[in-house]
Amino acid sequence: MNILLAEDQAMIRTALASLLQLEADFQVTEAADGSAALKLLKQQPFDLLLSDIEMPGLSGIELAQYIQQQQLDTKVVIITTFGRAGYVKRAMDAGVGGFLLKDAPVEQLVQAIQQVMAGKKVVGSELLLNSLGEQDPLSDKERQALRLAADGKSTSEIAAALYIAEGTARNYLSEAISKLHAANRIDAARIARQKGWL
Amino acid sequence: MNILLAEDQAMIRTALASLLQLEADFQVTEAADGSAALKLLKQQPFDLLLSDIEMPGLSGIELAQYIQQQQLDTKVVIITTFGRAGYVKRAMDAGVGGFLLKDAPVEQLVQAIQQVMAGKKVVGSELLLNSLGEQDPLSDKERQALRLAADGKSTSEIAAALYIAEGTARNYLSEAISKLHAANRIDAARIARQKGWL
DNA sequence: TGATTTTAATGACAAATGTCACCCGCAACT
DNA sequence: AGTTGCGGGTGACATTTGTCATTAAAATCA
Repeated sequence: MNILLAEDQAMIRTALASLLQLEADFQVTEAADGSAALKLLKQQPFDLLLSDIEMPGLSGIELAQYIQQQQLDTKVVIITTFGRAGYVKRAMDAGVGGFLLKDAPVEQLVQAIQQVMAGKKVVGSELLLNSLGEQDPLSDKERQALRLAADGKSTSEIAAALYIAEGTARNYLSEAISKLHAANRIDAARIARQKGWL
Repeated sequence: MNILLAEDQAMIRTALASLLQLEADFQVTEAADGSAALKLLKQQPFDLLLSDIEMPGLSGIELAQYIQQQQLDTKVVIITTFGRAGYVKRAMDAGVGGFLLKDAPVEQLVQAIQQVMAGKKVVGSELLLNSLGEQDPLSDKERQALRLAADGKSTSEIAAALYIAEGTARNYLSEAISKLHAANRIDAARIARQKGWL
């Protein structure tokens, strides 16, 4: 089976690649970032894309979206460090077949790959619990404002960046704080980030 | 050679472990977090500890400090995702022999291990550039206050946590902000974190 | 079209935050 | 003893931030 492995950290990429080659009859091609993976996807067909989410250039989710749009016959499995609930939902919307934490043992990864190839959806159990329940309550503007605030920008800078009045910016932040049951903008940013909403 | 591998992400740990077993005549023992590694260190001697920095429980640097204090005959190599300058310095102070990014290829890791075993110090070149230059200007109290502030705690909560008056807590933050040329506490936390001083 | 949401703004007020001058206690040096 | 310097701490003040009620324009829809 023909696998494309996209992961930016070289040490992890090569380690995973050689392990997969051994464990089963996988043929693994490596890509060091999202753009490289995209180029390879355009050049030749793969049975499966195994990708990290956080990568310079294109993210794993964007790759999945490309595959979905082009209606390629390539399954997608995402592996990532953090089980942000928001990620899982966005990934599923992009037609991803599997979503695992790097916390999971390698055998589980191999199993997941086989199940996804068989047409099933596989999501790490730790994530399922997490992804159900709440969903992102933030509006787009609120999210943008919060993102800037988390970078240490002052209210006036945020207002300038978003082309809105200072009072309005404060309103957005206030809304976000209240929606997230946070104590202040920093707390709100922390919570949103932890849920994968930033 | 007898290696203890401490890394919390199971997928990466097993992948690295099996790869190292293959690549050279290494005997690898795995530890899933800092405490497990510590327990193993107490039970039996190892030639080398290969450890991540960020781990639940004890960090890789704390493990290195333990080894230094107990004067164990165990070399230490740290691998980590982020090349925060502050980490490198603290690691070196803890007697760490090697410091590599997970970005580095596996061959470099094997090389580094061999060189460290031969008594040399190895630091990834990307990190060297970074670690020179500025050094941490924060006092211990300032760092603690900033860490809490970055978690969204209010001044009064920080004061309570550190057993100091509210005004004093504000002073520490103010000092930190000024030392880091930041605009506010969030900005200061961001800068400090990026430099590895948090 | 008129009715109703959305989105952006304003003003006013309380609370939190940032700044700064200043005060101790204590060690070090003369 | 004097004084110098320093880390740790205060208190007062100006500014920023968070909340809320209210308004105005725009977009959406029956």
